[in-house]
Formats: sequence, structure tokens, C-alpha cells
Amino acid sequence: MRFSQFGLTTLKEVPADAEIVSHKLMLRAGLIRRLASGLFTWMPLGLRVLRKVEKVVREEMDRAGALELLMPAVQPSELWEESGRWDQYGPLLLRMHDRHEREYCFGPTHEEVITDIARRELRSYKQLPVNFYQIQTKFRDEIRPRFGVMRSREFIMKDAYSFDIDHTGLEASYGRMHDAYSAIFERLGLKFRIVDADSGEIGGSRSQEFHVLADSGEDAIAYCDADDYASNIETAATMAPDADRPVPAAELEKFPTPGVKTIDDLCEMLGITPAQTVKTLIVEGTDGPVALILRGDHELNAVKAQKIPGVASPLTMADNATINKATGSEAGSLGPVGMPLPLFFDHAVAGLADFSCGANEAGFHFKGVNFGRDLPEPETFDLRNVVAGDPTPGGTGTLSIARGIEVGHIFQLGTKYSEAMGATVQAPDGRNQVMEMGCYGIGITRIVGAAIEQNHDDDGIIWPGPLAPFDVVLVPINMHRSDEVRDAAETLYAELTDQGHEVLFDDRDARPGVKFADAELVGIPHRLVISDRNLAAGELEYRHRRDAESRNLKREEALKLLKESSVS
RNA sequence: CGGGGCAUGGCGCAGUCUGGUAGCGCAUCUGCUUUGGGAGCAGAGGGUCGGCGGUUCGAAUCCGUCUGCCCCGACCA
Repeated sequence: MRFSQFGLTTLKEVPADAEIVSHKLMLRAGLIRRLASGLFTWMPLGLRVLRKVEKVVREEMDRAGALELLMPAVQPSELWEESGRWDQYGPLLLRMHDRHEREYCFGPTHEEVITDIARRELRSYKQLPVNFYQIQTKFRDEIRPRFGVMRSREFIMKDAYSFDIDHTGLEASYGRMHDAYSAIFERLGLKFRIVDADSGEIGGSRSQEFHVLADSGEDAIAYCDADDYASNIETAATMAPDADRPVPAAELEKFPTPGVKTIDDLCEMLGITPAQTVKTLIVEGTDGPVALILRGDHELNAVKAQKIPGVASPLTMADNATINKATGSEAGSLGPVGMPLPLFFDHAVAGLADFSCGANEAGFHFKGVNFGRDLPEPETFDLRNVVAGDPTPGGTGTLSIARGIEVGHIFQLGTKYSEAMGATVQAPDGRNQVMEMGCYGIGITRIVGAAIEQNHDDDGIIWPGPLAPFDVVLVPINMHRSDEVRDAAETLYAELTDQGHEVLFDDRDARPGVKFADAELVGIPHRLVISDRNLAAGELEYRHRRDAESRNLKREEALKLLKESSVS
């Protein structure tokens, strides 16, 4: 491709709305352009990268025996009513109707459609196992699209769905996808980690996420190198403290705390640490508001809390009016002592003695609070996020926390959809049996952003080889003044293209600095500079995007090097 | 959904407080010079200042309203 004909516009300055590096670089390098909130056009350069991701994903899915098909993006509401998700899914689902006022949605995922296909097409256990996949555009009406392509509303996803006769079969299908996903992210050259996950809206039992590690990731991952444990922080379990509670030493005392609204305020006034306090959060319960009690330095984990019987799901914080009505006090002065609501204590709170908390009277707190005297012995729950240093569930090590970008998610769905939609096949014994399903997603568009988060420097993108939009960039110096340079560049361009290289030929009449800067911004792995200077010696100047320095190579050596690198 | 902020040429911004008919840098086009790390000079094109309504002799600027966008937030108990 000749640069002059590629319609590529790079930017020196970044649009002000870009927050993270990948978003900035994608805009600067001309990969994407924004249309509206969470909606992006993939420009020619960006589309080349997207196709590379698709290629790797497709090859590995095919290798794993999955069958590609393509389902409609627009889906009738009836299917979603069958599965029960038309009412459950909420505002994330973009709904619309046609001229006959029939209701549809733009698919955020395709369990319903594929289950419908399966129940129509699959008759016998002999047709199983089978795994269908597609690479297709989804739409999810995110509350807050951000970070460019990382959390957009319209995005491209590879989604696959397996059907098995029984749970053993499902586990085998799931295992094949687990391995295929690992192979995909290996091939893409990304550093990733597989973690246990919550199955969320999709439902089902076992589920794991594939995270590309990056500090800008929206997810926190808890992991332990001692025993291979890794989990999304949403689901990482905390253990009840096994050490005995200290013996109470203090008397219960109520004291005035004017202006104290936060744990930090309280700590400052008393000269204590947040771990010696308790905070009380009022949330909606299944039967009126309830109180969740956490240690002052711990964070509530909404995913875990909303699974506790008696707590409303999704977790909803009570507003101030509700709090005032239910407690007779106000936010900032709440505590478990004398609280008229159902109390849910976190495990860690039960390990405290002589702690401080609100007194349920505006402007007053308690100190020296103790269980068994001021409060009954608590029943405790897992309510909080794990923190670095917590013991692993296996008990063999302690947890570390890293940040990640979720690029893949695999689920064992079981019979959730097949049961609801009557997807059965005839089993060997002649009876109709509900199929066991798995579903497996990869965020194709998100991978592009994630790859940049992990592979860039101050000058721009550094594409891993398999993702690069071009593998070689030719930079002729002063081509428009030197016939020698022009001839050499044209010949090289033709030759490399013939050899199957994807070459970006910077034939613009621009100064060298401009070309170098663009080549680095765009991140093409191999750069060859053609100039009078090195042409006289029969040489080309070679530099890999990752190298600090360039080196002069004989023309044949350079060609050989490129040939070898494209094989690996 | 709650809170904050922004909206001026393709991009980044100034001008708004204190009303007087729009400016800078980058990008684009022309010419000359320059040519190994985002060139210089000279010139040019391009903006109903997000929409609507109001105040005023006069509105980018003041007032009202709507829309769009960005950031923060379920951590305040």
C-alpha cells in the first residue's frame, strides 16, 4: 500500500475526550474515528488490525472443531420472553419495533437465537457434541461508554455456544474452549491471566474470564502465585478470621462528634485507624431496607452482597430519605448498636473488639463497642472485596491484586436456556433429553485496545507481529529528488509485496522526520530506510519498532531477515 | 440515575467575568526556499461561536430552556 493513496490522517494533538493511552493512540494513528458516544468507525488502518484479530480467532476456533455461522443482529422479543430475559435484562438491551409494532432488540448476546437453532436442528445425541460460533456486531446500551473501543456500545464479539448430551460432555467442550482461548491470546502475543468469575446476567454455573493485564484495566484480579488461584475480585472469597477476638478492654461510651461524616473524620478525631471502626451501609432488602456492617477499611462487594438471601438484587443503596425514615438517624452517624433493621455483618467485623461506630443519633458515635455485651454475637457473611495480603481460599498463600481488561469469558451454562426453551435431543435410551450448554465470548474490538495498552511507548503503538496492520514500512529519504532512491524504493516495494509481505510504502513528498514519526506512531514492526547514503554501499537501514538503534544491512540480508521474521 | 465540567473552522485552545460583529497553534491549499527526526517565509481557503427563545441600539459574551459530549460516583454512613 502506498501511503499517499491510503487516506491515512495522523494527528499530533489528541481530541480532548480521550482518557487512556490506547484510546489516544488509536485516534492519533487514525485507526478509529468517533461517531457518537460509544460508537466508532474503524478506518482502513484500524480495520486491518481488526481483521488480524479475527483471523487468529477464527483459525483457533476452527481448529477446536467449532462451526462458524452468522445469526441476525436483530432479534424478535418472543425468544427473549421465552428465556425470561426480556424483563430481566433491563436498559442495557436496546429495544425497537418494526412497522407492525412488533418488538425486537439489537442482540447484546445470542443465547436465545442459538438455542432456537439448536432445538430446531438437533434431533439426536449422535449430532452432539456441537459448537457453533460467529463473529458479529453486538450492541449493549452501556450506562457510561468510555475508554474508546474498550467500553463501547457497539462492538464486535466472537461468541460460541456448545451443546452436549450431559454434563461430562459440557465439561469437555468447555475444556476445549479454555484451551483454544489460551492459544488465541498466546498467538496474539498478549500477557493474560485466566481467573474465576461471576456468571452475572448470562447465568449458569462455572465461569472463567481471560484478562489482558494492564494498569488501566477496569477489573481487579486477585491472584496467588503459590497455588495458581486467580479470581475476579468480584467473586474472590474472603475467609472468616481464624484468630480469636481480643478480650474487650474498654467500656461502651457514647460521645458527641459534631461534623463527623466519614470514617476518616472519625479516625482523625479519635486518633485511631479505619480498621478499628465499623461502617454501616443501608441497602434495599427483599423486605424493606437492611444494614450491611463492614470494617471501616474494607470495601463492600456488591456482587457478593446481592447474592445473600434478604438483600435485594441488584444491590441498591438506600437514599437519604429512606435512611432517615428507617433508622431515625442519618448517614454519617449509623452503627449496629440499636439499629432497628436486619443486620448483615461481614466476617472481618466479628474479629473486632473495642471498636467505634455511629450511635444512630445525629452527631454521636460510640467507642469501646463489643460483641456479646453491647451487641449479640453476629452471624457473619462474605460482604467485602479481598485486599492484597488476604489468605487464599486454599490457605496456602496470600493474595496479590492486579488490574486487567476482560477480553474473553467462558461459561458452563448448563440447562438454563435449553430447559426454558425446550432444546432437547433424543438420548440413546430413546427419551428426550435437555442439552447441556456452554457459551464462550471474545471481545474482538476490545482486544485491539487491550493490545495497545500493553504494547506502546512514548512514540506510539508497538504492534505484536500477528496484529500489525502492515509488517514492513518503507521509508525512502528524499525520494522526490533522487531517482536512485526512487528506483530502489519502487523495486523493493514490488519485490516485498510479491513475497507476500504487507508493505506500507511511504511515498509521500514529506521530510524524513514526518515519515519516521508516523511510522512509529502507527507501530509497524519492521522499518527499512532507503537513502542515497546507504544505497551507495548497497545497504538498507533496518530497525524493528522495538529496537533502540537501527543498523545497516546488505539488501539481501535485510530481505532474508524479513522473510524469516514473517514465518515465525 | 446522582454530582461536576465542557460545547468557538478538521484537531487543540484563547476570547465570555467587564456586550461593540471572532483570534492563535496544528492541519489543508498555492508559491519560493529547505530536505536523516513532526522545516522556514509569503499568501489563501475554511467558523450562522451546539439548538431555540429572551434582554439590548447591538449578544460568542447576559438570562431562560433544550440537546450533545466528557469526567467522577453505588465507598457517605
